[in-house]
Amino acid sequence: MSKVLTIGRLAEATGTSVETIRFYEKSGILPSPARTDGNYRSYEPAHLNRLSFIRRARELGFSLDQVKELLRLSDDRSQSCAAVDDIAKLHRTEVERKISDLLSLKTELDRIIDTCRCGTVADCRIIESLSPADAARSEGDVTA
Amino acid sequence: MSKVLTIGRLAEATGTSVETIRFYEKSGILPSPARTDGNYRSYEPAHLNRLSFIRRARELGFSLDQVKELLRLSDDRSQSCAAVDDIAKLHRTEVERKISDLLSLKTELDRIIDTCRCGTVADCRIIESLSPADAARSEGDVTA
DNA sequence: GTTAGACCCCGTAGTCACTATGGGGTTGAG
DNA sequence: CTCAACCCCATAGTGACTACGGGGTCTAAC
Repeated sequence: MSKVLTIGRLAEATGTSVETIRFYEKSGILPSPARTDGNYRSYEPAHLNRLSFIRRARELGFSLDQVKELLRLSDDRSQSCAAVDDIAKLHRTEVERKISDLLSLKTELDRIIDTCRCGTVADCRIIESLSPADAARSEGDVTA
Repeated sequence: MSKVLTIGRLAEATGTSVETIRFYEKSGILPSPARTDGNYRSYEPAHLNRLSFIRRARELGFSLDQVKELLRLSDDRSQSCAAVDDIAKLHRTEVERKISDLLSLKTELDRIIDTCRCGTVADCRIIESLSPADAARSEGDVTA
């Protein structure tokens, strides 16, 4: 019968903070548990499973809305999992786009960092790379 | 004499929204411009340069605090640009970490998506990958 | 002269997924 | 009985904007 958990134990078991668990409850993604006489939350194993699912999906970068939808779909186990597949693939596409954005970003950072001789700011290639190409110095430089 | 810009023209010239420009002003990163009789903001070329700098740095993923610091450093053009270099390199390190995180993420997403035969949710490998390994189904599954 | 539309003003609230703060109540060990 | 460790709740803060609502101004046509 000692299967019920306090919020602190649930937090520890799932690597979640207590505040985050309360936040999930308020967000409607984790159901409100029963309360003890002292008004403490009292969690069942089902809560542990659900919270583990949420944390795992969050680790994989799914948004809370996506997690909600995944949970809703997983509740009806007879349904086709095509919708699940759609969410996962959409997320993968987003991840791929982010990777490619960050890779070009890194290329550019490499470029501006490597060309800098690290003299004075006046000659700094990094600052130069950030400054507008046609900045009319006579009109005032980047300093407004 | 027609070098002063309304906020709308400045927005257009820099690919920034009007709201964002006002937000930058309130954040103290873009100086408050003079006002016209009708209380409209009236921007000089120096503002255009500074805003271009900010947008370019933001495109490269620097935080607004980092941009503030870069601007402060770029104001004293006789200083060593070592501090600029530090900010840029720190940022590059963060970008590299993000890329590597996202790459492992993608590997895992590929794995769970590819193994899914897309039958019913009960057999869905994606849902399974998200569910706790030792979930006792008899205790209630992921549904709380 | 006035009216329509485009532009501008300001303050506030909303986004996402938490995190932090503050002020209190409960529980269990010594 | 007291003390620490735990729990409760509500509210505000994070970053970098974006959206909204309710108003004022400017310009050009009628």
